[in-house]
This record gives sequence, C-alpha cells and structure tokens, in this order.
Amino acid sequence: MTIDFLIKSAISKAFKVAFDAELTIAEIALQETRKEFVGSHTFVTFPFARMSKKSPEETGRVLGEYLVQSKVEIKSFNVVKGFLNIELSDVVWLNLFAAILDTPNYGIHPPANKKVLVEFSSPNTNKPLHLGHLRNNFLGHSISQILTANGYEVSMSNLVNDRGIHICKSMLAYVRYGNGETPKSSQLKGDHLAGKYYVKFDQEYKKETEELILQGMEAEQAKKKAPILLEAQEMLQKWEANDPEVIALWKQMNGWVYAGFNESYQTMGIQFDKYYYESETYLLGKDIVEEGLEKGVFFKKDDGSVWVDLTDEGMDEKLVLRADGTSVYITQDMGTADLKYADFKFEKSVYVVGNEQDYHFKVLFSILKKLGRTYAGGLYHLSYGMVDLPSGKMKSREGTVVDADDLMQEMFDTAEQHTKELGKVEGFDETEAKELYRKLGLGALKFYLLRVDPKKRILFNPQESVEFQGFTAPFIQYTFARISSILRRAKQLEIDANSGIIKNQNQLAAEEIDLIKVIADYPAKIFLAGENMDPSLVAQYIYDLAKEYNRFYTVHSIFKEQDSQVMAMRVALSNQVAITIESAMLLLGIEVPERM
RNA sequence: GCACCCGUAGUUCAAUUGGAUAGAAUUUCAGAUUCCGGUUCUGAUGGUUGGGGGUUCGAAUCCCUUCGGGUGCACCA
Repeated sequence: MTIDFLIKSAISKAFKVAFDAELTIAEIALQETRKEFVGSHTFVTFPFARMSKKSPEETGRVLGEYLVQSKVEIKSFNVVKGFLNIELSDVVWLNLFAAILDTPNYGIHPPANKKVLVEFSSPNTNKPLHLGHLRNNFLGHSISQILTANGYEVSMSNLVNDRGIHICKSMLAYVRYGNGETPKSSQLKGDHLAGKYYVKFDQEYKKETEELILQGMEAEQAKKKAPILLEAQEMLQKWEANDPEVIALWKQMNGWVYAGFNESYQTMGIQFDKYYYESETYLLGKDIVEEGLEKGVFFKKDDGSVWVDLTDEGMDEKLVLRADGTSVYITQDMGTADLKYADFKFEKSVYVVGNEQDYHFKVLFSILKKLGRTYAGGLYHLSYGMVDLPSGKMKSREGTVVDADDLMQEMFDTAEQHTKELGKVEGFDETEAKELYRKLGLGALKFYLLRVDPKKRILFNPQESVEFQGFTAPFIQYTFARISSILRRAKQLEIDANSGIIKNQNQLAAEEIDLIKVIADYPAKIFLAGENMDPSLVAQYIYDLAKEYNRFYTVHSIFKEQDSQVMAMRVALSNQVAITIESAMLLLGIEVPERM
C-alpha cells in the first residue's frame, strides 16, 4: 500500500465518520507540502468546506485529529488556513527507503510491449550540423531514453534530406570550383566540405544576379535568371532522370557528408536504428492522393490540382498534388507516415521538429485522421523553439551560425582548462583525461540545452553555457564524483549497507527525510517527463536531488558517526543518490565521472 | 491582414497544470570547514507576474481587451 493511498483512504473515511459525507478516494488530491511548513503531504480543504459544513480551518483540524488517532503512520498535523499538512512518522520513511534499496532499476518502468518511433535530427546533406541541430538531437535522444524508461520499446529514426535543389547547389559549385578537392586532400570533414561549396554557390549566385541587374534587368527577374541557378535546376532535372554522371557525383558527395555526420553523431553519443532518405521517399504518397479522392477526403480543381479542405477545423484548403501531377512536401509526408507504420507498427510516433512547422504537422495529422489511418491518434509533433544568440537570430547566409563540431570542441577545451586549473587530474593518463573532458564538456552543453521547456526558445549565451556552477551538469557531476569517493572509502572500511540495517532503525534527521522524499519522487518524475515529452523536468529533478544531497552532506558526517547503524544508513543513502543521479542523467544522455 | 506561440527579480529560467508569503541560478555583499573532495554549504539584496477588466474561497496559470516580441500563411522542403 502506498503512502498516498493510505492517507487518501483515511481522509475518505474521516469524511464519512466526522461529517457524514461521501468523498471517494478518486476525488481526493494530495500535494507536496511547501518547504516552509512542517509535513510532507498536504490536503487542501477549501473545496470541501461545503461538504463538511464547517470552515476550511475547522475541516482541516477535524480531519487531522482523526488521521493522527487512527493511523500510527501519521505522526502529526498542522492547519494553515485551508491547508492540512500531514507529517509522517520516521518509520514510514525508513520502510520506504528500505523498499527503494531493494528495487532493482529503481524508477525505471518495466517493458510494457508498447512501441514508439522517435524521428529526429533530419539534416540536409549540403551543410554541416549547427547549434539548432544540437537542440534537436539532444531532445530526440533524451526523449527516447525517457520513453524507454516509461516502458516503451523505442526506435530512433533519422529522415535525411538528401535530394532537391539545395543539394544540387552545392554539387554544382563543387563541379565549377572544386578542382577535385576531397575530404582527404584538404583534411576537411565531408559535411564541412559540402557546406563550403554551398556557401560558394550563394556568393556566385549573388554576383551573377547583381551583374544582370547592372545590365538593366529587373531585380525579381534577375533572381530567377542567374545562369548558375538555371544550371542547378537543370542538374536537378538530370538527377530525377537518373543521369549517370550527376548520380555518381551525388553519391560521392553525399558519401562524404555521411562520413562527416557519423563522426559528429559519435561525438554526441547518438545512434539511430533506422535511416530514411528522401531520395527514396519523395515519390511516395501519390497513391494516397488517389485513395483520398475516392474516399471524398480530397477534391480536384479545374486545373487538375488536388486539395484538401480543412476549413471545418479552422485551417485552410491545402494543396496535396500539383496540377502537373507532381507531389509536394505534405504528399511525401503522408506516404512516409504509412511507410513508417508498416515498418514499425508503433503506438506512438514522435516527430522532433522545430515550431516553425507547427501548422504543417497540424495539417498532416488531420489529413491522416480524415483518411481513417488507425495510427493517426498516436502521432505527436515534439515542437521546440529556436535557439537565439545574444546577437540575434542565426542566419547561415550571414555567417552567424554556430557550428556543432566547433562548439563541441570548444566545450571540451573549456572543460580541460577548468579541470587543469583545479589540478584534479593527477593520476589520469592521456585517454582517461580526454574522456573526462568529453563527459564534462558535452554534459554541460546537453544540460544547458535540455534544462528549459522544449516549447520555449532558448537564448544561447556562450559564456553561460560553459559555466560549471549553479544549475549545470558539472555541478551535478561533481556531486556524483564526491559521492563516488565516499563509496570507495565505505568499501575499504567494509561497511555493510543493506536494507535490513535500515529497518532496524527508528529515527531520521530532517535532512535525511528530505533526501528520501526527493529520491521517492523519481518514478513519478520519469512518468511526468514522458507524458509531457519534456526532459527539462528530469533536469530540474536531478538538480534538486544533488542540492538536497549537498545540504545533507554539510550537516551530517558519515565516517565520524559513532553509531555504526546510522553510518551504514548514510552510506546506503549516499549510494542510492549516486545511483539515481547516474540513472537520471542517462535519461538526458549525459554520463557521470567517478573522479573529476 | 489572418492564424498559432510567448511576455515572470538586472539577466537566464522555475512554479506540483487553479492553491499557501511567486522560487532557483547568476551578479553583488556578508558568513561557514579539527571532516568523507571548497566546482560545496548558509544568509542578505532584488517582483505592481507587460497594462486594464472579469470569473471564485483562491489567478502567473482560465475568459475578454490592449500593448510588445516571435513564427507560419509557396503548385519550396
């Protein structure tokens, strides 16, 4: 029986006995007691004053007296206005803690045979990953871990945008100005090499446009008639016609880019179960257009174009097939949705995509519902805000983009610098030290991007992101490293910290109860983070846990404690905090070092 | 113009989804260690929750209005 249930059923009974009123357990909500008051659980009596026919204060007092008298588990109560605060006896907390110690994989819900597909990253193959991708990747990876912890069988997929006019732009610039450069010949990562020529294209395009304007052409016209652009369009047509030369070049350059991406993903600690390529999916969805016409979901206009009318749901009419019979973005997405369902038979399918596409996904999901897709109810757009810089928005053409590889390297360097200043890496060999800097630097970056609500836009302050104090990953990692040191010592001293010893005690200090409370919260936090698709809840939680432990640590000594049972209990408490920190940080994709 | 999202200490973010005196971090200042790691801990300073109205026992949260910022409104992806 859980503590919540015990209190609720007692309250329900109290209503019956004291007020002759019927209040079911389901109607009773408990909340956490605020820190400044005594107790752990709070029942708000305002809404029930009418039922008890007494004032909220009096209602609380009567209930409190009944609870203390009838339940040994309840130690005391106090009433502040309409709030009944309930304090539990130490034994309840000790038993709860002992039960947690005996739970393997504490906090992780067992597999429930539910499948979910999480799609994220989705880069274009014409330029390297940037800061925006990092938020996307970290979010996608983290939410996958969180859903796994909630019992889902998770697959991670990446839909690569590997075709289209923008890809031809970098290809064309390479043909014109590349001189046969390769990643090997220039020691440049493949994605950066492609990006270099994408930028080059844009420069040439601007130059040619300006020349046409000087020759007297209208600006609008010149933008469409620049020779380099026409040539890129021609290249796209050749690509679609399967021209061997263009295809060969495309394969070669994309190959370089993939090698570059893989390196970046590896640095991030991210892997995908399945890759989808737009070159293989961009023709999908046309049969669905036929199906929609037959079902009367879509309609055809006089010019032959096909549309869907969503005005009844407060949206517009939306084109799903051009007059010339070619498909558009959403056609392809309909087809891909079917394909993904056929591949994975998921219950949930999550799209991690920026919030500028909110409308697109609303439309897509609505169409799939209208078409009667059984899986449509499980589709979810994990929408996230943009990453801004103090200087404003990132713009690739203005060179204000923060490159993902550069940024990660910078974080590693900063971690190295911080660590060396403190001189804490004696006894580390070269590889161990490097690994530590990676854990610290990447952890700081991931935490910085995951600690805020995904829906909100982030202001990325480079100075702040490398901070190692306050609400940061290194603060938590430090707490973990310090506990690890305590546990090493405990092992040396051969302190046996099993749950049996805990049960033999009957007293706890306030800081110990506070710590057990936070630990006990972990499973519910994982659940909430999964329900809300929000890793920031986990980040907040770990920070609270680490802070609570540090508070405990300064007040209570472990190895100087005279009572060996209390000492063992504190070791067990430390151990459980370490386990929970490690487990929760992994949900954010962050590793914790045992020494730093 | 229409649609959607967001406005909370100087700054960056929270607020148990309608609950108590709106909390953290950071900055500045003042303090704590015979100790298991000082990248730690305690305290102080800082708020008309953009403005106005409403709903109710109770509003940062819900409704209306107004101001400010962002995004989307391609037969692009």
